[in-house]
Amino acid sequence: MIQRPSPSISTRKQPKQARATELVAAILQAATQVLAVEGAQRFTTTRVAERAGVSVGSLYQYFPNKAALLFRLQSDEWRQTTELLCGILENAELSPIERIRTLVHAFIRSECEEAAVRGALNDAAPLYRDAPEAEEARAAASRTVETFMRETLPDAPDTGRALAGKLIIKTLSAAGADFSERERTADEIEAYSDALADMFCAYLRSLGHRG
Amino acid sequence: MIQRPSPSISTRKQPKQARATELVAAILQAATQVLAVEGAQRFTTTRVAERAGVSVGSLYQYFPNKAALLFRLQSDEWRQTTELLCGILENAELSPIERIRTLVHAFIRSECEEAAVRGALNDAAPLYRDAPEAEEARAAASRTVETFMRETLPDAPDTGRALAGKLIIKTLSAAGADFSERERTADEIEAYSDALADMFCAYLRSLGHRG
DNA sequence: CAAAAATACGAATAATCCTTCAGGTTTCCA
DNA sequence: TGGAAACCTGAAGGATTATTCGTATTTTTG
Repeated sequence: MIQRPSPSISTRKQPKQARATELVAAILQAATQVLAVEGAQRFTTTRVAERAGVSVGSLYQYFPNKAALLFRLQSDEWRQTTELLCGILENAELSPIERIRTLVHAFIRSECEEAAVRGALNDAAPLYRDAPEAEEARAAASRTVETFMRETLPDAPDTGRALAGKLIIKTLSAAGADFSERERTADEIEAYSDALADMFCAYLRSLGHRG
Repeated sequence: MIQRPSPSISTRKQPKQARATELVAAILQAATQVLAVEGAQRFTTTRVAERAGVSVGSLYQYFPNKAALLFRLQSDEWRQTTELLCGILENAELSPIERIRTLVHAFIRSECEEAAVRGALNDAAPLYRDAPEAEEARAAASRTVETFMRETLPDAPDTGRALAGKLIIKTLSAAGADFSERERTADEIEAYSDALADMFCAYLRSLGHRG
């Protein structure tokens, strides 16, 4: 991949009045809708502003550019998903294997519930992916999984464990992306989640035997 | 995802003179270069024509639109990859497990060799993904894997086997896409391929035990 | 309340890009 | 060799978009 200059994405200004806070909220909501309804291709600052009932100028007062707005959406979704997954991974009442199953199902289901937005956000990824702020978010997710992996595979060597963790994250998020590309039936979702969980469990077990 | 009208992508005209055949070849080569060097965002019919040393009009004589050109590139890569993988899956000298290992390594390595093009092609996927012609290509890949799966897991139930096959394909291609997003060291590639193969093998074994 | 600060507005700007088409050039074939 | 078919050209049309900035409005503050 080419290294094009990564867009600066830090928020231009923080709202200081209540009115501005609401405006930002309206923009974010509108942005989500435009993404879901019109797709990444037709995601336009003008369209977002129009849908939010504000002027483009206002949008640019709080987001330095289009990429920043997209990144913000992605960022919020990440935060939300991370919370969901952390809750499951840290649930001591379930065995590690049960936690994995629960996690896979929860994740895939959540991706599918907002398939349209997620799909469009993935399509738009090239616009914000290279932002320096994105790297940080990825690292956070990594740490949670590593903690879980240490607990699940206490005897495995560190490097192998880390690799397995990355593999599982990547596979899972890829499956999520794939699932948000088109609509699926509930049965499809269940069956696929089960298979995915089966695969992860078999893999983890095989690592446990060796470690 | 929204259903936007899918672009018509069938080739506008077949070259009938040698000169035209060369022109198409030049365009395809130039397109690959533009994709690799400039990225999906700056992939432009004008730029491709310029790089090919042809006029835009000529490009439009053989490709009805930009999407068709992109789809052609993707299509060619699919064909090429499918051939590679079929050769491995049908190699009777290796055990199924060995074939899976070989396949994973070969696939990931091939994806990484042209990471720039593949990455850009993935970024541009929204432009050609919904074309009716794309569906057909996906189906072909599916069949090969199903044949292999039947051989590997003769006793497993049909539905479970089919699902497992899809899961493996999807996981593999997602890993490939992920790997073409940025440059990797040879060690990274090897380690990741090994882990991926480990996971697939553990999964297949677990299916075998039950079936 | 009046000045200052914060917000909001939206027409205009400056690019960029896909695609077409009228007219010229080359190749083929009878 | 002459006409027809295939091919090539590239300027121009038509559309879309990200972003700015001068101006107007609202809120805060002293």
